[in-house]
Amino acid sequence: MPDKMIRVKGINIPKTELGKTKMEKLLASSEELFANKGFYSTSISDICKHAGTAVGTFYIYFDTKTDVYKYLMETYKKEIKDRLAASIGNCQTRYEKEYEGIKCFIKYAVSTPNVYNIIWGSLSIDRQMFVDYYESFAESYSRALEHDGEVTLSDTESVAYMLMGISNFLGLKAMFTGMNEEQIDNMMKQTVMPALTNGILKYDITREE
Amino acid sequence: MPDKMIRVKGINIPKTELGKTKMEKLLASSEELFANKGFYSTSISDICKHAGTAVGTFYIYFDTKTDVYKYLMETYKKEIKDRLAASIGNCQTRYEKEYEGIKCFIKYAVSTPNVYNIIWGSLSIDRQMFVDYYESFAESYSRALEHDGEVTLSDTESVAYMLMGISNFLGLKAMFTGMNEEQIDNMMKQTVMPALTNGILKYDITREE
DNA sequence: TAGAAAATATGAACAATATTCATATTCAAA
DNA sequence: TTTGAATATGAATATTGTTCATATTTTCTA
Repeated sequence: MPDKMIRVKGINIPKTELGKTKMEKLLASSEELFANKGFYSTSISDICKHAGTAVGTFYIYFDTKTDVYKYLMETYKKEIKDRLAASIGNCQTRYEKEYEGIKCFIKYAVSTPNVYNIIWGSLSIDRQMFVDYYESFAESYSRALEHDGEVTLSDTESVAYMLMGISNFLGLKAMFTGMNEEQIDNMMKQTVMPALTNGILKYDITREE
Repeated sequence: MPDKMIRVKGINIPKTELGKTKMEKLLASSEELFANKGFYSTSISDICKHAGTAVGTFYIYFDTKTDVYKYLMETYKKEIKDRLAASIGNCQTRYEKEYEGIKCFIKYAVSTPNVYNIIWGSLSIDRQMFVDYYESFAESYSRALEHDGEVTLSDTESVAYMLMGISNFLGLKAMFTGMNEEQIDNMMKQTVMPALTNGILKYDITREE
């Protein structure tokens, strides 16, 4: 099994050096062009021209255009998982893990704005892929929250979705405004972590206790 | 100006009854087919066949296929705004507004799962449209938070993004699992509102005060 | 109400693009 | 070195977004 190659339906993993080289060039070109022009404005012949191959070569390694997409999504998924695991590797408490984990995600979003295109765009391309992605993410997140304790609420699955929402939308904000590392860190310390420990709103003044 | 017609670049609003009927059929067909087959698997001829018009008719009202998409997105945007405004119309406090507003959004997401396809899918179709959508939403949200007070944190823009993230991802969860109104309400009362007023995590035990 | 002008309808024709395939070349193992 | 498997190639095909010349319907005016 070649290194770095992810096995996905619709993908043919090459068996020779020549094949590996060509496939890697096609993947790199796809990623670059998708990021610049978007998935649907990028044609197969664009990708092949950029990669220096014939159109037929593309179809040796990918059954359809959508399959390159799936492959890239699988790559991002793996990269996010790895980065998150690395970022919280030395943390003891859930508090620290959230601090490092959310920060890590936001930084990743800023440096790889294409993640949103790929992952959220998958809704229109292969709905099941999108659902699987977030359900599996939520499940591990929820399990981790339960395991670590420190969470004040019993419905950890809903909490997992809330935390994913917070990460994803702060990533969006950071991407829109081009926040740098220092700004992200300030936001984490001054706003995000206080919100996670103390909440956002004062109690409803009018409600009975 | 015909009622219910939204003015968007790339759209030709019809001037006769016949025209209005045809355009409405084209819009309804587009919405239904996009929801079932996705934007890119739906061809113009599919839409026209379903609507009972010729292909040329489509191009009288819409300059391009993307323009129908923009029109639908504008429709959802308006509908979300209207529903939110209606749902928080009688609320006095920010606490109540968040309770009603988030619940309203989740219910809308469950009953209209196509919103995510359309709004998040716009990232791959017209990035600026996506950015404008969330930036303008965040701006009004942030202004409202500031105006109402009751928010414990000074960076209301980040708070707005966090709240949008919470709504959107809980909507996702509700959509995935097909939650009913009662389940949504329980989640709001037992998990979401406590999280907003008290937070999610216990303080970091290890950090210095 | 007649008739002209504007609005709308139509589908064949065109252009762009995803995908296929028969043929040629290169690679790797014996 | 030989041979079969793997890979490369680009012309050909099928699908689909878009255009356009022509026909029909609606609206306005005299």
